[in-house]
Amino acid sequence: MFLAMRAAVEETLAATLDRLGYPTDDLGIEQPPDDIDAVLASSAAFRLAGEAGAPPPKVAAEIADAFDAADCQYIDRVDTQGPYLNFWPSEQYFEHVLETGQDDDYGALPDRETSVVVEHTSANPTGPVHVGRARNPIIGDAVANLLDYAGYDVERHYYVNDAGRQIATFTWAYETFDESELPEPERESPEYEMVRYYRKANTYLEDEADEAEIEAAEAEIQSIMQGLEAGDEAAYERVSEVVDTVLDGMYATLKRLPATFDEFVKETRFMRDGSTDDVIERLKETEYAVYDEDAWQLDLPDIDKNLVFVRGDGTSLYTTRDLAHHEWKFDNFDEAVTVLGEDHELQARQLKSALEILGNDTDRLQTVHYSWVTLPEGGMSTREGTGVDLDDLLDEAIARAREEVEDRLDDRIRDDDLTEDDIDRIAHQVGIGAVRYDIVSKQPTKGITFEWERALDFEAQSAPYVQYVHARASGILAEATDGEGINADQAVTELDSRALDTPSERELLRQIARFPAVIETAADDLHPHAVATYTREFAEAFNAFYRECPVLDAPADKQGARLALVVAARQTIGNALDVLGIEAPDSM
RNA sequence: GGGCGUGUGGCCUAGUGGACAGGGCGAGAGGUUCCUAACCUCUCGAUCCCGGGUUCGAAUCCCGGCACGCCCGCCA
Repeated sequence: MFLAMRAAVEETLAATLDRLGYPTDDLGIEQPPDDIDAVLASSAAFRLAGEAGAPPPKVAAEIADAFDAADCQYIDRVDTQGPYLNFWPSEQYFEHVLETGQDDDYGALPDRETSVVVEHTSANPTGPVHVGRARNPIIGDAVANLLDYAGYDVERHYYVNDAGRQIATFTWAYETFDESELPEPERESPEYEMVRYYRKANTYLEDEADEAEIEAAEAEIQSIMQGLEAGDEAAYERVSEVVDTVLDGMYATLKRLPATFDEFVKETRFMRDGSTDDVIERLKETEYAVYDEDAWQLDLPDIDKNLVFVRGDGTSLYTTRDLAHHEWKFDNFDEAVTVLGEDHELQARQLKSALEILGNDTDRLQTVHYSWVTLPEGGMSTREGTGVDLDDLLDEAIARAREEVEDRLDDRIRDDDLTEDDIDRIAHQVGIGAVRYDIVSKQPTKGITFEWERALDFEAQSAPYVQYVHARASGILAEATDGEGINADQAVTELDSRALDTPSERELLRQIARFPAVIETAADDLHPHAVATYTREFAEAFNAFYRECPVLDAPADKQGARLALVVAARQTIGNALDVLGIEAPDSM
């Protein structure tokens, strides 16, 4: 609705400017400030003042006079305030918002017939998922949801590093050390049990082993890597046992968020199918290839650092395999999005540059970078075992949410008798929602210092604040359905938006109307946090309506329309939360 | 040293060329016989890191600093 209205305004405004003899390249369409109830504004008069030889307000008035609102769908009239043009919506606009806002898929944009693969998380399968990298699955999942809503055909991939040095080392350690040499696992889950071998390998090689022992270990690690490079089945199986076990455990944690994947794509796949070798051969033939100190490197334009693509020992590197991986993505998808930590920034640029050299159109590849979550005392590391495990954070979040629910039980006004299952459900929805919202609502590029109190604040700008809107709307509708005399179907069929004439009702309609446009720009920018900002603004509008407009006790001539408004509002906030990957509780 | 990113009231954060910089936390004062008070209303609080520049107009763009984070491995 908003999108159609905006398109109509753009078209009509352009035609108007053209008729007046002004250039139409800058329409200056923008959102009016909060205290102006217009749906759209334009600041074009500023730029046209010079050309017109008249002050901006005068130009604005001239344009407003010439603008024929009758030509413009959903627009009732245009007026000016100083140099600004304000466009006012027609009743038909609100009527359509009230109608379409009730659709299950409200906010979802038309199919673009474009496939996109969203790769995120892709954490090395070395141990438990910790909070330092928790931004990746949360942002990645939201980006995937967002693109899905925006009309793309989305697949979610986790790229599994099962071929690197770290994994060879891990495999060697798993086969070498006895469990009796290891500390108790922090949890009874495969990745917590397995990471002990990995940590042991690192302390052993760094501090405990003598030179001969290091050499022996090194030889074994080398043989695993060489085996993988040669496509040797036995080497692959040795590594797979470790990788698959750890990955299963990590996935179980990620599912709690929930972050799910359509496919786990293993690096070794691109060694076994020969595509990595193919990339290497093609790179060697380019003008950028240099052979230096036994290694093949790429002297990339615009990047100072050479990209080594074949080691002195003949094995490939992570980025080499990632090149084959990305060509595979280009073969199978129209577009690719990767969510990466800021530490991969240089590597991502090298990858893109090398892909370009290989003849790929890298405009099809976009990356979203995020900064690490750090502790007040510093970074988190799987290898060193420092940091907060995501499982612990989620457990704590759920426990605190449960306390909140139980504390509130006594002074609940509504006698809906929450069962033990309800309390459990709410604790999960709110606890996990709070963690996700805290992360997804911020610009990914900003650094986050993890603090328990801040991450688990259930008040104000948080998931529960937004979820509460959904619960309130659901409560009204539940009451309406089994209450006396109100037919739930009435909500859907009663579309007299004219009855919704108070400022708070109008504002809520305007907020509902914005949602598809929010999806569109957030998807274009790959900015899921823009949707989080929207949910907050939406919640404010809903709460104002809730305070001022009774629904169940509304005058007879308004009740149907208000119920329809509540249905639309509930649908909108539910879908917005869905984009963010946050559950929308029916009660809390 | 070089590259990338970030810098907004005491703290956290939105806003990346246009209408008085929007929220939250915090502090203070109110609000529930009425659909859930995880809510709402009011008050307090900002040299938008600093200095130049572009523009009718800059938190936003450009240049130069400063501070913090990340990267600069034949690791990933």
